[in-house]
Amino acid sequence: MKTNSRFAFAVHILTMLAISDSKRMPSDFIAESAKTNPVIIRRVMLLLEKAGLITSQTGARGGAMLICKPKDITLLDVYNAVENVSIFSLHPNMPNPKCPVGKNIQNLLSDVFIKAELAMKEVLEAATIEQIKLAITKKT
Amino acid sequence: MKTNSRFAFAVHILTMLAISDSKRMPSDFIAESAKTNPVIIRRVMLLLEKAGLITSQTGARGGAMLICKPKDITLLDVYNAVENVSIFSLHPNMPNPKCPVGKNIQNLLSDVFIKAELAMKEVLEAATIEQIKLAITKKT
DNA sequence: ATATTCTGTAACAAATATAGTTACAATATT
DNA sequence: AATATTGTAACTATATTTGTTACAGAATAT
Repeated sequence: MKTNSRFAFAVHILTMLAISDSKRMPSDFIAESAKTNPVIIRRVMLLLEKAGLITSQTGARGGAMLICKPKDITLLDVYNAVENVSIFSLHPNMPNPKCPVGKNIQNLLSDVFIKAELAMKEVLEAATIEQIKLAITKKT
Repeated sequence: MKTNSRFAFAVHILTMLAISDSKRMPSDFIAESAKTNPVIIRRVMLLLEKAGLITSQTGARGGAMLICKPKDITLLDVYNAVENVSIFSLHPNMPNPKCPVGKNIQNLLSDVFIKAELAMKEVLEAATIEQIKLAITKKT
């Protein structure tokens, strides 16, 4: 499985915006903290904007800002904003329906996949951007 | 995220071997059921062999066979056999330690990642190859 | 013995995903 | 008018996945 860093980037962005509060923050600044290219940050910001989590503005003193309160943003919201495929995959080609296993395996697998992914998402749902923000600001 | 089908293939293979019981089954036969190339099946079989789940034999009347009983093989065993990376990724580059967020975010993310992945694995651990085998054989 | 049936493995191709880079038009503020 | 910033396109490099062909070596069958 080749995973990506979008979720980590997204949480990073939202945490910085939560700390910045009502002051807009540009992608360059976040990119320096996340040690990546500003365009990468902007691409993730677009997904967060689509999901209704942030708003961006072009021009001087522009940048991104949270729309909702940090305590109302769960990590599941963030995950759903940046990831839209299941963590499990079925067969690339439909198995042979003439074989009893081939005929039934995908339904049986899907049952387990859905339950397992749900369990994972429940953990993400229990964590919020506020919690992460507080864990950081309380340290300093 | 680019997922793979190895886990689905692995469960498919083990289920067929569970049904075949003590009779060895060649990769060609399984490949026909899974609608893929025999080499793909053999590659997954190698992983299952390394994990101590099956044994293979070359030559005529060769093929693969289960080592343990289907009820002793959990889907977590299978998952661990074919997948060895986390479903989540941290930043590609270490974030800036001069930024409070950059300094702490990876530890905080890791905590959540570990818990979420564990929850998913607990679901996999509750399912066995025997259950899947029975769900199929009882149908026919 | 010889032929047959398998695995194990290498080498390669094609498709897709990811992260990163440069560049620039459009937009908003100073 | 100058400056800062997003949105977006085009491109590169790298890695992963699946699939393919090919073949040596091993085990069985005849």
